[in-house]
Amino acid sequence: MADINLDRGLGEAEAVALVELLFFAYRDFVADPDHVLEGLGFGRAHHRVLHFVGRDPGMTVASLLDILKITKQSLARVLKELIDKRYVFQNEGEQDRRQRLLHLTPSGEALRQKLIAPQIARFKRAAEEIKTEKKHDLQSLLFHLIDPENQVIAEKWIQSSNSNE
Amino acid sequence: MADINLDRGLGEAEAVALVELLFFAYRDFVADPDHVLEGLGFGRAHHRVLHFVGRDPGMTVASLLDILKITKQSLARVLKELIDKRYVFQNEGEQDRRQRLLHLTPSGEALRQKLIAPQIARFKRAAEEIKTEKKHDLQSLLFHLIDPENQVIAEKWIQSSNSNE
DNA sequence: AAATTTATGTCAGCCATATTGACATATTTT
DNA sequence: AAAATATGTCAATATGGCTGACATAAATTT
Repeated sequence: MADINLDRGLGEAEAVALVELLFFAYRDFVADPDHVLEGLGFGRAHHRVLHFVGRDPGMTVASLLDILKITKQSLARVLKELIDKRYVFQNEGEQDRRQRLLHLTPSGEALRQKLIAPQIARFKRAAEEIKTEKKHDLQSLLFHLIDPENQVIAEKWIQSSNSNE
Repeated sequence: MADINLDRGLGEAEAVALVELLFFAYRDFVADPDHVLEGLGFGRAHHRVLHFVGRDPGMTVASLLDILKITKQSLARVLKELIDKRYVFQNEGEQDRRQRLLHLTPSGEALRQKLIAPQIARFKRAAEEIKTEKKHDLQSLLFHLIDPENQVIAEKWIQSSNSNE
């Protein structure tokens, strides 16, 4: 398990740095699956549906809406496309036949794995990096979640954040 | 400084949990400034411009595009609105008079601070939480970045992630 | 049995944020 | 003088959200 030592609390400058690092890290983090989705004519919304349905097969449309926190109408188009292209299928609820329980087809599950794989790899890579560097702070972890080619840019911002503010 | 212990590396299930936690955490993390921006008729794009210009006053349009990784045309509208509403102003570069160097007005800087404040507070709060809970792992930190009312939902997913996969 | 609520789907239209391609202007560099 | 650079702008398009309104089927309540 990844242990964090925050006994000294978080300083203002450090918090600012974390805010910025999270921006850079998250952007690259979602870029991985985005590239895969592009070729399929899908977007992030499709990814999220695939992910959560895959992690809880048989979930209802309502609970999916609850987790995604989007409206029914926003989900409708995305879900329709995933069903049309046979990544997701629905079946009637046994107890409640109004429900359309959501499941992934085998190709849906395969796509889900393909999408999350680079994100898992990114976390593992970052963990390895800070391990070898022996810089076991939260900033370093977020920093190594960033694409190497973007780390240079990010570094400049973070440095000034730690000193200036 | 926030230290992390990852000597045992990251397991598959743990990495999956982190991926999901990051999704939930980031969503709530950006929701804070979003609420402030709403009332001003601004969006996230405006926030990012305010933030980076505020952190590097006098930056060029080109370097802003570089950091945001959006196109000139995408930036154009956002920047125009911020300039029209007097949150940002430009001045001619001294060495290179083609450049329109970017700066925040006092109200721009005030807005920037107002937008980042809840994000800083969120990190500090999360740090305090894991400190008092004495659960110094990365998962816990991300978990506490999530809005308390959403932590319940997130918890279910993460638990099954740690056991099932 | 009838009325209401719930789970889902769908239509039409709107908005914010991004995209690409083309082109204009001023300024600097070659 | 020509080319490259920094910026701005126009038009058209795509995506992913949104709201409001309405429809259907099934479950629940009265």
